[in-house]
Amino acid sequence: MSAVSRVFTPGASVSARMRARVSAAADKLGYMPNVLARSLMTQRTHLVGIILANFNNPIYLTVLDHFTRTLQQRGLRTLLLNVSNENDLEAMSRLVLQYSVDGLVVSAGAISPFITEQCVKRAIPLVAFARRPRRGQLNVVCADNVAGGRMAARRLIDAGHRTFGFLGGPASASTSEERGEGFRAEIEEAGLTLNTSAHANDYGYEAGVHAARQMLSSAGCPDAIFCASDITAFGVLDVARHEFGRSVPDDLSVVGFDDVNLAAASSYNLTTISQPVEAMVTETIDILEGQMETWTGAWDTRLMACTCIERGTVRQ
Amino acid sequence: MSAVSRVFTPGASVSARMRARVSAAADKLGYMPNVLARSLMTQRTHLVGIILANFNNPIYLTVLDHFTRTLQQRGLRTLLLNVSNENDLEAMSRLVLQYSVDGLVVSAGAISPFITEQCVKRAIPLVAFARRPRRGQLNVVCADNVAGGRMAARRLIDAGHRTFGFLGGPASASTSEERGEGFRAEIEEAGLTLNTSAHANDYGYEAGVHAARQMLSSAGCPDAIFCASDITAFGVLDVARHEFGRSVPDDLSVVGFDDVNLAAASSYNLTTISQPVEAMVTETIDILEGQMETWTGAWDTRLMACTCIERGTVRQ
DNA sequence: CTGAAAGCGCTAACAA
DNA sequence: TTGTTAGCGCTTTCAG
Repeated sequence: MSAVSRVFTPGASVSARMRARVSAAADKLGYMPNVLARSLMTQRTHLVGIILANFNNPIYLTVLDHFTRTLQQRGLRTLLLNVSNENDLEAMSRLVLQYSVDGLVVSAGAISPFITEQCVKRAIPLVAFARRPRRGQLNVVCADNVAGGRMAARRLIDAGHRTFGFLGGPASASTSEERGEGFRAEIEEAGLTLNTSAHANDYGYEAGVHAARQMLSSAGCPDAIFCASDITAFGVLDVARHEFGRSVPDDLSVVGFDDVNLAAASSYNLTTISQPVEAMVTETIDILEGQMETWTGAWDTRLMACTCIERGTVRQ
Repeated sequence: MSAVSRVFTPGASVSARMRARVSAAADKLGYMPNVLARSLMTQRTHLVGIILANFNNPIYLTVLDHFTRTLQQRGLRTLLLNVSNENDLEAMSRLVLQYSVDGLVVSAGAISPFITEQCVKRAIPLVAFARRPRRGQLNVVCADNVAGGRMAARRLIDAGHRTFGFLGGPASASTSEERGEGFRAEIEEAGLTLNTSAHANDYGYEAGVHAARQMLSSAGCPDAIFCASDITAFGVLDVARHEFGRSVPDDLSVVGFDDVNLAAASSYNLTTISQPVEAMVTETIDILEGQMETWTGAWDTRLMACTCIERGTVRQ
């Protein structure tokens, strides 16, 4: 019945009488149009796939909050995929493509050529979120991690530190790598050297604990540590204070990354580099929406500026 | 072309030759079946809607982790909806119903009759997760919060405490209410009394900070506090130690709820009541799957046991 | 403004 | 085992 369709299509021409009759019937029967059937004709599902790998870093709950909220405001729905345990990013993308999503955001390890090719072929806008794939036909929205690493270094250098340690996340993560890179660059340009550098298996608390034990009991033990994640930094702080009796920031300065909610808690009161999460999400969705309309044939890369949140774990 | 359909349908009868031919063509063309079109015929979308309200409590990232992972393992997909800011649970359910999900889990405030009715009418299995609606035609999977509250009280009574405070989450949350109820019941049955009781606006850190300031500076200041959330408990611990110079657990005992990751961090080392999140998720999905197959006409309610995680914030 | 008819990509029932 | 036909619930022409 096309009359029904018109009533449920904003901006279609229906008489008031017809609209009333149909609405009444729909209400009575509890009728609701089936958007999936509709999508067959319109070629728009209003579904956006989000492929996520980090279900252990609380910052990603904030990320999801912003994503779902913003997508909803724009009439889009979130299809959430988890690739944290397995290595099957490709299998997941297969799944999501079968649902013919209108857009796809990937925040997970290696984004394979398979995904990018499929997306190009099907004209599905794809953005890598908080990751920076080496090369590829896709959009990128990412914090400027190199600059963030530099900010951390600058802050510590200005505080008068001369021995530095970097504690990264998983070696595979481009984010961690870039933060470390920027950190080292700024230090070396100041004529100083990065003394220790370590990688944790993940961005978690325990990883920080382990690494801190190593670092603090080693010979060239640094008096300034930059962690690629707040949670890891918490582990470092706890070990330094409770196991090594170090007083922060007097004996040791620590800088984190992300500005997680609890970073402001007085037990940690962590000085940290904050990513503009909300802006990153908005940017991502803007790109997605723009390319859903008209595909101009180019891919965007947006590096978003971080800010240094001054709190109490750096001296001076 | 039904031959194609058969190739992509597990357990259909196709000759090896045909399968090979079709697969080859599919590979070459990058063809993938459109599951949405398929769902029109099969009446199964393999979509499960999750309506969430708590994007500020990190325990829900764990919840989402388990949900997405387990659903994926069973060939189901997650449609995630956020109702944290607005009061439009009903609007959200409308949306999700239009996508004709195969199942729906709601972990958000008041579950309206509208949702339950619609789900019954459409034979969509519905489960309230970590909420306990007063009445309604739906399944419920929830931690046994009353028992959890009792455990907290028992632990504190055994430690010799005689003045108690309860710090709940938002007054509207059934979970918080039940935890407080169990806490009070156990205390009163021991012939003691619950001295102070307060409600925070949310389950966050700041809420704990505010409430703790009130509670600790009041006349009948308790020496044992039970918080309905770990994050709130962190706020209480920080205020007690850093602002009131109280030593925990010597001057004050604190028990939390959830066993969030950081509860084990040495800065907090929080004694807390843990919900069996993974089991709750599995249970939820089991119910969903069971009722997707055959609907026996009854609704389940599963109250899952909590455990007390002993750490360092209760004396003795 | 409204109805009839065709078709989106797929599966289900039936013949061959 | 395979091809044919109809139809899932909707939108979109195109006449009226």
